[in-house]
Amino acid sequence: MTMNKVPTIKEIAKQLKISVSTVSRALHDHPSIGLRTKTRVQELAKELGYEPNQTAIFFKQRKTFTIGVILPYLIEDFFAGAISGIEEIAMQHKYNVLIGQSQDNVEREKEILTAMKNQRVDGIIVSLSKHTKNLDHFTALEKYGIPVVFFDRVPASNDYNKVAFNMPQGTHQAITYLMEKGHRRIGIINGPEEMKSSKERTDTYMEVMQKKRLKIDLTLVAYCDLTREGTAEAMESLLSLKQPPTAVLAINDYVALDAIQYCKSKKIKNNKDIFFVSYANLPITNYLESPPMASIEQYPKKQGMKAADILMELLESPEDQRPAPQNCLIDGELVIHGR
Amino acid sequence: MTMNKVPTIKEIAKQLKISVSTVSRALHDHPSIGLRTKTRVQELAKELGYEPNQTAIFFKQRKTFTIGVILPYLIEDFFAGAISGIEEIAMQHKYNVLIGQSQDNVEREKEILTAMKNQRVDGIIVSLSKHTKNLDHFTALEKYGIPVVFFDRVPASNDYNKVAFNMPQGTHQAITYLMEKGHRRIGIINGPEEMKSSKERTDTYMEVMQKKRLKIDLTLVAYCDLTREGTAEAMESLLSLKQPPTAVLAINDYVALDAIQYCKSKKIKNNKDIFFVSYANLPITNYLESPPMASIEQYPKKQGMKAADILMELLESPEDQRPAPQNCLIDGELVIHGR
DNA sequence: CTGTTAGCGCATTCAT
DNA sequence: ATGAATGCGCTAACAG
Repeated sequence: MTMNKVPTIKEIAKQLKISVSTVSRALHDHPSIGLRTKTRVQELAKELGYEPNQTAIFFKQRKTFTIGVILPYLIEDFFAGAISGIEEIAMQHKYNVLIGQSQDNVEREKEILTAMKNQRVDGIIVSLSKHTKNLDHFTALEKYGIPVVFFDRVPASNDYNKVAFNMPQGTHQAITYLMEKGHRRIGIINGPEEMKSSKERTDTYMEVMQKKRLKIDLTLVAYCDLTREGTAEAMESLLSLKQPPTAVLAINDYVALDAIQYCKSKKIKNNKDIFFVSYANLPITNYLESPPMASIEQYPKKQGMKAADILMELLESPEDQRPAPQNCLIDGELVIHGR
Repeated sequence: MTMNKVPTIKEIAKQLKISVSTVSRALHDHPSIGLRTKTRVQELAKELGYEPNQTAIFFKQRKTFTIGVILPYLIEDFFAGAISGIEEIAMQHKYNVLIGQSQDNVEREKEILTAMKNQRVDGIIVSLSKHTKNLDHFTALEKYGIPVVFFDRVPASNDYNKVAFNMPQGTHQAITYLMEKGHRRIGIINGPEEMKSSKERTDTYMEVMQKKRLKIDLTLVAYCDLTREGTAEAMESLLSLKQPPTAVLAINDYVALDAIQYCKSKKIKNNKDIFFVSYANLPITNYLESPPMASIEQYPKKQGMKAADILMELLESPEDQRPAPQNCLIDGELVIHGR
């Protein structure tokens, strides 16, 4: 470690026998500084390899040009896509990105939030932990003037800025597509019943059925814990109905694949005896012999970018008069998997 | 925005009519503070919802408890796994994580690095951009006493801290396995020729062949740009040899899958006419009708955790006497895909 | 055009 | 056991 002393404006001022404020202004191209001194300062700065100490600037300016992102798991495809989009937008606006994984643990979520607040991040983007009910720790941020944008796992209230997948639209597309293919008994495999998306999916399903004047059979709606075994159980319950479904809408591609494997073990052929549509549109489906017949792309990166856009807008408007909460839905797109 | 004034120790001092230093000490449980005042301070602090302003502390202490992570793309499975492991270790040690994607662009890499340096991150973990040759921008960090740990895409020199996949070990396992299965003509599909891993893979391949006293045929070594089309071309070149390979070792699962699809289009059956082994062991292989016969798990999360461990060790030892550079190789594991 | 001064919030050294 | 004073590096209001 060579560890030469890191140069400061004070050092430059001393060497040039001028004041620190002149140096500061010269470095910022302030109009009131003479060309002569300005160049002298800038040259010495370069020579010494001067770089401003941002921690001092953050402290003084009460602005850190940093946003915090809290989400359950960085490793999940959806969140990895989202964070990638967030970072891209943030960097365009010269903002830094601080990350934290809640691991679906409310306590961890709070800890991370506190750390970010104390670090005075300028804003926060969150996808809530699965078990977060109470939002007090987020509303407490108002006192610090730190705006929050929720995405994907968002609170129900419209009083918050939020970006989420348009479940009614996506689900509507999926069901309509299956109807067009002639299916009348359509099963659902949701995630856990507590998940907001489960309810949304079911509600939309019922609406569509109602509009088409088809009778609604709630035994066609199953729930699973997203594990392989849980999915098998859900699928089993659907298959054991007196009138089993001819098609199934599954919460995501992995669940669909597990369900398909379960069917196979029961000698029920995918895309022949039964059909699947799921959400996510993972790239892997292109390599499968027998994929879900279609999958709804949810554009994770786009969701992240949109959340970051909203936050940037908030940060760029004067704090005392920020735009009203935005509630943004990102449309899905049904991608048919070529035979 | 309610935006009440954010409480500081000065505020507490004023209300209690004591000095700021007493408040500071009371908050830190300093032994020299009387029990009476200590509790008075702590109670008022809680009542006001006091939280220390970390930007001030960072500035004063010249320590930010923040590490920077720079990698090409957050969205790639490997890096998503790595960052997840890094965050986990960092959080255990109460460190924050700042991220940046170089997008394999050297200029972006430098920009991010400068921003992180100026923010005085305590240390940095990097996976180099594909085109980074010159490491000057990293060695410049020494002046600031900021240690660096490289991972995955690491420099050749052993003078740096680095963590990488044990290519010789993993490749040795793969080739040996194929040999045991009776293969003698084994093809390789590398990534681009500039990639260090391509050379390593080829070198190991040649070593093993030599040891087994098999003649080395360099026409069996192909390169691809990792796209679907590039992979098809590489596979085509291997298949058009007078003596085509009976097995192929591919740089990763996706390339193997593309190669398998190409073979299929030429009526060459995977796991019958030809066999594949690749690197990564993506979960999807469990859902494939016809997967590579085996894949080498590279433990991305473990690599990230190890890199973070090394960095934490560096940060916890006194700056003037840090341990010598560590060069750590993470062993792979050949996972056989059950028929 | 340039210098002087103050202060951001906190930890800390030196008094008392 | 407590207070006063200092300074981290920088910006900016004010004064010339």
